Amino acid sequence: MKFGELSPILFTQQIMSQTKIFGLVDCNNFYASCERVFRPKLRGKPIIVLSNNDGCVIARSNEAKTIGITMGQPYFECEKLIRQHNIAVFSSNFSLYGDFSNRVMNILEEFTKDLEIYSIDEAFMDFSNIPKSDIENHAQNIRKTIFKWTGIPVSIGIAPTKTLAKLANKIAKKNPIHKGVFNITNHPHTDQILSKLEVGEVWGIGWRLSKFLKQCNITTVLQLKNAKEEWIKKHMAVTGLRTVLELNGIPKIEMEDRPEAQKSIITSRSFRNPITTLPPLKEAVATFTSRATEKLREQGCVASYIQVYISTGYHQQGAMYRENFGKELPYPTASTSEFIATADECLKKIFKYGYGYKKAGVMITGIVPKRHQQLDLFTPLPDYQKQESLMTMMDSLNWRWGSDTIKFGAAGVQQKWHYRQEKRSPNYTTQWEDLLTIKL
DNA sequence: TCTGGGGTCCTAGGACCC
DNA sequence: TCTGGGGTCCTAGGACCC
Repeated sequence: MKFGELSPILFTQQIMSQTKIFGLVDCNNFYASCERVFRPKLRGKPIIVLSNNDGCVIARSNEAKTIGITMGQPYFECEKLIRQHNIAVFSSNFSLYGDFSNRVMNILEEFTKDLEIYSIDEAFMDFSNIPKSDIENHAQNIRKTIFKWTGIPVSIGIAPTKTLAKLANKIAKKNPIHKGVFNITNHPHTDQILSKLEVGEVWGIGWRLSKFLKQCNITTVLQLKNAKEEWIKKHMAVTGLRTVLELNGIPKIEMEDRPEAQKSIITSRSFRNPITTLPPLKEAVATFTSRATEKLREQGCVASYIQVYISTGYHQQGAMYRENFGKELPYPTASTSEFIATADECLKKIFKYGYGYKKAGVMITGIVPKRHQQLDLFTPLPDYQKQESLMTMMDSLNWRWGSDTIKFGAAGVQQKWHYRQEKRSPNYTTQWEDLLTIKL
């Protein structure tokens, strides 16, 4: 036996001990399900949730999907269907969804510490230490617990790689026969299953790659799985290769710890009506900057770069204009006023008269934990301390009495550009005044 | 004066995700 | 009339250096 080679038995043992099993827990129609928890009358009824501005559909209950409402469909386009089928419509209420998300994730943490929260409604779990014969029961137990304690239905996909676990989850959701759990590990008909799924269903294959692959006669997941490594490397680069290996059961994407800090913070909005002058746009940018710096402080971080962008609408008549401009701050900070001043300079660089702006936003980068903050030798320290205590006070007042209790004058008072949310549900779980009253 | 290749770092933009 | 918002990662290409 050559050095570095393993005997068949040793090799098998090594594989056995290394075999990973991932579980992907995904909430079903999450936003719609949250809205339904406090409205038992809506059980079995079609529900949709709208984006900010009540612009388009971002979540649908199964019933709404059956009726034919599509993801991302503009609201005005489906108003007729909504009336015909008496669909319940909600503006998005992210504090409600965020709170439900926390509750679900906390329950999952009771089952394992090896948890990766992937998005507001999804988490990967490491099932490697669960005896193989028990895995499906274990998953069913998780499902039942979450539903009992929160009222949110979830589906669980189980597989030796994350990419396959995502697919297994889709299968679990699609067919009620699986009762919300599908295990693709050592499944006797894996290839047959993969041959029935479209290539675009795969995690990491978006519309662009999907279109390209179809042109190359790769239309099913199975065909992608069996594609030649050289070809994939050439046309889909390293990320594509990783995906294909994962489809073959070789784990290339590991569980990740929660990142210490985000790398960027974005706050942006579309406007209900186009903005044509500078003052309201300045207000909007100042408001976005306030929110972004608030998030920055929540994470205990400071940052040194801000970028502002403005854009006309995609769907409107007339000339298009999109531009962004960024600027480095003299030193990393989390001070709202300093960021607002810098954002204002950036906005002035790119603003042009003669356009109707439909969207604006700010992005903060160069984020580091506050303890790593390097102060400039020439920055007067007292100023800095004053800023910091002002920010702390502002955050605590806004937290105690509701956001925007105190804000910067630059953010404006009337905020005519502010977005529409006509059908928002109460904050049942995060605002005292919205608590549900029970009549006996 | 012109000519050269190779390396790193940074940024903008594309593609993807939910 | 009315078409979301918030992220990450990768790559190509330019600037710069030796």
